[in-house]
Amino acid sequence: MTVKLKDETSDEDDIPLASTTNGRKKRKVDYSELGEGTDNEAKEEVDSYDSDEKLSEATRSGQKAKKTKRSPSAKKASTKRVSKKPKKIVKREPSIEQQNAESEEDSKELVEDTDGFKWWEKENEDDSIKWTTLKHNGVIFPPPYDPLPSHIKLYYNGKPVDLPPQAEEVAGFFAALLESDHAQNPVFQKNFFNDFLDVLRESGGTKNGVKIENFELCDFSKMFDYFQLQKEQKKQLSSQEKKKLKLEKEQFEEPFKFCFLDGRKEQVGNFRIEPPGLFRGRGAHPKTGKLKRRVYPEDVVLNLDKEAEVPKAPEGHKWGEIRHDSTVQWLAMWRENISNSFKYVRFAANSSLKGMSDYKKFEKARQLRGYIDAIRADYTKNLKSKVMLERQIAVACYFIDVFALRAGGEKADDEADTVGCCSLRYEHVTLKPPNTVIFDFLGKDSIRFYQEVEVTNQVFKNLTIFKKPPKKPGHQLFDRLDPSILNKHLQNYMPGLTAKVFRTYNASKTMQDQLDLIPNEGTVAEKMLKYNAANRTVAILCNHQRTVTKGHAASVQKAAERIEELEWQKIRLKRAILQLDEKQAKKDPKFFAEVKDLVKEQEAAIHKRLIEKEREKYVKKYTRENEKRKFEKQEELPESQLKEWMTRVDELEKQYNEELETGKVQLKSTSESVEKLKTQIEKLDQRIETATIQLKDKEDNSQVALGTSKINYIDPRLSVVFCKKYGVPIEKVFTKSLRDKFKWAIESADENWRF
DNA sequence: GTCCAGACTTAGAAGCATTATT
DNA sequence: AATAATGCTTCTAAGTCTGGAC
Repeated sequence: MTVKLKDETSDEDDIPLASTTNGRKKRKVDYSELGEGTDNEAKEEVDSYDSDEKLSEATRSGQKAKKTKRSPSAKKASTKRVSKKPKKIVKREPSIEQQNAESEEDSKELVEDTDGFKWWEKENEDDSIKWTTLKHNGVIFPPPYDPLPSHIKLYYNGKPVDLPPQAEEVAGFFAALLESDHAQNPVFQKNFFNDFLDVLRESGGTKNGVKIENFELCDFSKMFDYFQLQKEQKKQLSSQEKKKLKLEKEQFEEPFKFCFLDGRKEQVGNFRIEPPGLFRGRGAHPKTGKLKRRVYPEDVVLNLDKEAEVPKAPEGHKWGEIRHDSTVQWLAMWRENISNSFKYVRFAANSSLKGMSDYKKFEKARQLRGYIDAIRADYTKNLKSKVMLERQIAVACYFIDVFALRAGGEKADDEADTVGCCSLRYEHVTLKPPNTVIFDFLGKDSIRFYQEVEVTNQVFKNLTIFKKPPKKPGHQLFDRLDPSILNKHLQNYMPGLTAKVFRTYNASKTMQDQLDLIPNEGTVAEKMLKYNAANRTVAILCNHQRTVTKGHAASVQKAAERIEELEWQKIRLKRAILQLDEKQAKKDPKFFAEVKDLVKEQEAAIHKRLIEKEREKYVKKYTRENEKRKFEKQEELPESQLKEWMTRVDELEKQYNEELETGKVQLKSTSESVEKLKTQIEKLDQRIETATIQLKDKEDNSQVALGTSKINYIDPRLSVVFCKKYGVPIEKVFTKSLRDKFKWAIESADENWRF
């Protein structure tokens, strides 16, 4: 209590600002890169800011000493673990199986046998060695460039350009994207054009002397049209031809789709080398539009076991390197030219290795249950720490835990400017007293994170301090922090704990809580609706968004109109009841209340819409029928037919107009009893309800992507339990590929399993 | 400690297949 | 049967995190 009081009063003035060499260095870099103000000014501010940090220095060195002590023992432990490896049960078991299997050698039986391999029923702690044998057939390369027919060309300033094939290919990459947003993006255009000119120069320039200098004068439309035509032609093929092509493709790909891991047949994920193209960076990526160059076998490293037969490189080529590294789970790798990083060919999501790490991920998150209370208590306490670094860690932990922020590593200038927790800047967090915080920043994939939230008073106070002048836009909010500092801190609580585990933990925990709220009643469809709502809560927590599909607004409107029409129908039927028996109104005034709610103008609008739809329907029917007849060389429908149909609609219109004027409903004679009308109304009510729910669902889902959390964050066993307990077929929650990926969960979780 | 290569998970877009609608 | 809408898969970009070199 006393501590609290003391702390609260002295808060802003005497928190010693812990400084680390890291922090200082980083901040200098940050400040000097600021656009606003002169660099000198900024540096001075830092220095003055840092200068009153005396107390903290001591604290830090104490911490430092502790940490350096820890590390050797950690190293020892890890070496020990490696030497223990051969003892591990899991690694040995499969090799026995494998020997048996290999003696039989008849591979078909082997495949079926190993398909049933249940790794999740075995013990396995050590996973630094991923396999003992690994055999595969290499990778598929994209087909070589096939030049365009000679009459399809790029036009420059109205003139056809004769491009060497290498340059034509690059121009074609752009042409193919002509109607996408990328082609409108100036950065994309510029990067593409530079690389295109490079390739053009390297390949000897245009062959007919046209000098290409200005992007604006390039006309890619003929190339674009040609690609469209090709697509069209592909579509036009008969279904037989399509089937044949598909079969041929599958047969060709078959050997690459699978590999043998410890003698078991496993699926490969991305066995195709990425084709060349234009780099499609997300958001404001400085490199978007650059040419992603073609990958050749010489660029590719294959990874297999020492005895494995090395797959043949494509004709006239050699592999870049053959490696035998059993500590990794990739089959092939190459270096990509956009950011000079690696690309890997890996196992498919349904493979045992991927499954195992997935399982471990969720188990680690479950383990966090045992620590979370202590961690929360601790960061709540540390919000008042005397040491700046500790306060920052506390607030960061709070953000990560409560708002599910990502760790937020530093990014280079040649990447899109996106942030996570540690990389948040001054301008990303707006403070609104007394305790509202507005987050507004671009996160992973340049997806906007916008949230107006209330935080505890102490968090608010701290944020005010973190934003105190001389800090200004462009400066780091957590200037002492980066993910590695944060993660090291977290590892003090629980081995292996890192920032991302909180996302998994909170996602799965949220799902469990939401599922617990669902009553076990109603139809499967109703239960699924609730399951999806639970899923949606998680997706919102993780800020998983998708771009609204282009037809969305229209389809929502259509659905809404549909509902409106059903409502109108209902009211009409109610009127009809009253026409038959006026006394009904007194018997059940509530039931008939809505009859008066329908305004005339509204009704007229509905009439108009229905009539229009009806007309359109007949016109379409007429034209379609005639097209068909033309094609079959039959006599076309006379125009009088259309006229006749239109007269029918005219009559309907007249009827509606009369109804509107007189207020008297004209119904078919078949439904002329109160009872019959009432059942019809009931049915309509049903339809209206389902349509309304569906519409709401559609709207709620329009910007939220449910898939990402289902695939990566929600422990699949939760869904399995839901299905088992509620009698929902698993197919309803998991697609085929997810059922394969989560086979371990489906087979291991029983009704009572809890996250 | 700091830096960064390397390896792995997570992410939305795009493409393709299937189902619903007319 | 054609078309539109939706669902599912594939693709590859963009993160996180580890560990080794200095």
